[in-house]
Amino acid sequence: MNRRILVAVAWPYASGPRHLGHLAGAYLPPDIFARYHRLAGNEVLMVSGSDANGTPITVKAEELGITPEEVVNTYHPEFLRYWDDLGISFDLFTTTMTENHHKVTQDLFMRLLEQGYVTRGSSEQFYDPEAERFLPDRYVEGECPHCGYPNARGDQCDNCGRTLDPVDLINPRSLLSGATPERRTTEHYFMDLPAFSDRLRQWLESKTSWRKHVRNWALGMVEDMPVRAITRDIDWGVDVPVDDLGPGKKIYVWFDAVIGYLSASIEWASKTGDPDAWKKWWQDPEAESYYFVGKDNIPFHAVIWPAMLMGHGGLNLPTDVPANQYLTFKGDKASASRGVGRSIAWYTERLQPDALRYAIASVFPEQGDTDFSDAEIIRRVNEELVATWGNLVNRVLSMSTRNFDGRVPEPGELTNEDRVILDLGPRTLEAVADHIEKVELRAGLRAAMDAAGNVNAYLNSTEPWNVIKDDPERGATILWVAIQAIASIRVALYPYLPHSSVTIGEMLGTGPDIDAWSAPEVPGGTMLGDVAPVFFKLEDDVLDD
RNA sequence: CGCGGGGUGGAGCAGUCUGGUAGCUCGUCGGGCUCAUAACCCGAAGGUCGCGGGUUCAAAUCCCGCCCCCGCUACCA
Repeated sequence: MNRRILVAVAWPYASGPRHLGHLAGAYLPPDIFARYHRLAGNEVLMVSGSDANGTPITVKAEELGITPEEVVNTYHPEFLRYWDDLGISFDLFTTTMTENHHKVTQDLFMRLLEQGYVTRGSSEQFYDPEAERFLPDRYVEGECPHCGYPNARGDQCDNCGRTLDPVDLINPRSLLSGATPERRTTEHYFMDLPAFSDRLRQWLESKTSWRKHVRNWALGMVEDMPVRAITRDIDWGVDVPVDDLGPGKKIYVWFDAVIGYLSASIEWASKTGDPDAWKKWWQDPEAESYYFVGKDNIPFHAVIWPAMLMGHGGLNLPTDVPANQYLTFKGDKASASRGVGRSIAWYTERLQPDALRYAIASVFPEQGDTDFSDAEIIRRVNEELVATWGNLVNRVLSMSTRNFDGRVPEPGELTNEDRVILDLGPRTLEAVADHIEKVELRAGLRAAMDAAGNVNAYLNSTEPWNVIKDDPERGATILWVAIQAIASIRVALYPYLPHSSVTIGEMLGTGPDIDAWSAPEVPGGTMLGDVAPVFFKLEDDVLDD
């Protein structure tokens, strides 16, 4: 009955602040999923870390005139602050700079090499004769062959948006030295992805419950897979564990980043004092694994990483890759690479953590891109979270405190209407669980909020504030029923709103923690805590600069 | 060019696989209530479901063509 669930979270590049788009795409969903499963009694391991390698990091380092390591050491702590502020409950959030990660990556590389899935080959690339090194595409600039824009990068022209091959640039020059680069042959290692085509196709076809865009996209990709280079001419990254390539070569980021899930699990295990503990999530075929990523990461998690795992053997393939699409802001992708949107920290400084969690979770882009705005955040918080849920808690507990001596009233005889609301708790928990199991997180939140609406309707219909005046016992029963419902809805909302769950637990007198995914009972006579509004209503201008 | 996703009342979304009175949250308008954070509840108006054609007794849903948006294809997560 007790399941083991690996919650694998996309590794953010430590090249700059992260934004609400990242939060909605990859970081908040796994936390909700993990919190639910822990309460449901399952053993969850949730890992991720800062991706320290890759071109974005080295580019940033050169821009700032510092080392890549210093770049990572700037942003990694910032990421940790996001998780802390928002309550993203990682078991471990590490980095790819650890000795452990380098070793695990090299081991996997060697294993694939021995199996013949990694092979040596050569390709032609630009070489800077002054800097004496090969140049990544984006280190070459020149005139765009399509539109004539003079500062087109090797991979893409920023003016006309066309994709380029650096060798097509007119008058190319090296960004490092300004020298004219020359074409030279360079040796690299390649991953034989086509060798896995059939197995991948078969495996993907069996995944009928995956999101449509994830499965179809991956299946399409499997049809025509290249042999991909997995090493690069750079000097920052994981060393190639065989030295016959010569100096200046590293394993490239797309290969080592996905290995992070495994290396982080191993690091976590060794920190707990049971170095083999990771195997329960990776080697037991009964264990499940969910990879939470943005849609641009689908190829790596639904195709390339599974191929690497197949090549290695003995490790579990992903159970699901519930990739989200993009949260857009007035049509702009909320992405660091385009420089739009604000950092997560900017928002956490201005909003209660659960308010932000609520607003984001209610618009998770699970099916298609979803447009979002500051006005929408304020609206969601004020009109839904505060008005429906916060107010329900407040109105019921205020009435109880005032009329029943600060205690949960004792119930009398129950009407049918009462029983419907009492039954609402278990039914809501079941409905929310059902949605979360299928990673329909937005629908799960909706189901919980609908229950809160039902309790509000129940109160309007039963009017305890009037009934109390001439039939206190009946009034007590109504409030007791409402309190039971609130206690259950609090559990149902816990994965989404863990911070306010603590506050509400204290108000209910049942304590800050929740033990299980089940409807609790709050006995009559329980001492209520101090009652105060749980969520603040937001002013129209809180998110203005 | 190719591949994947999307185009549903004012806003944001579900429904499309398994055709059969178009649903949710919010907004708007009207009403009720007054315990509660001007919060809560009820009702109404508002949509030729991107466009054109086809199949069918019946299409948002299936088929064909086209248009628009996003992503990937590319060392930008």
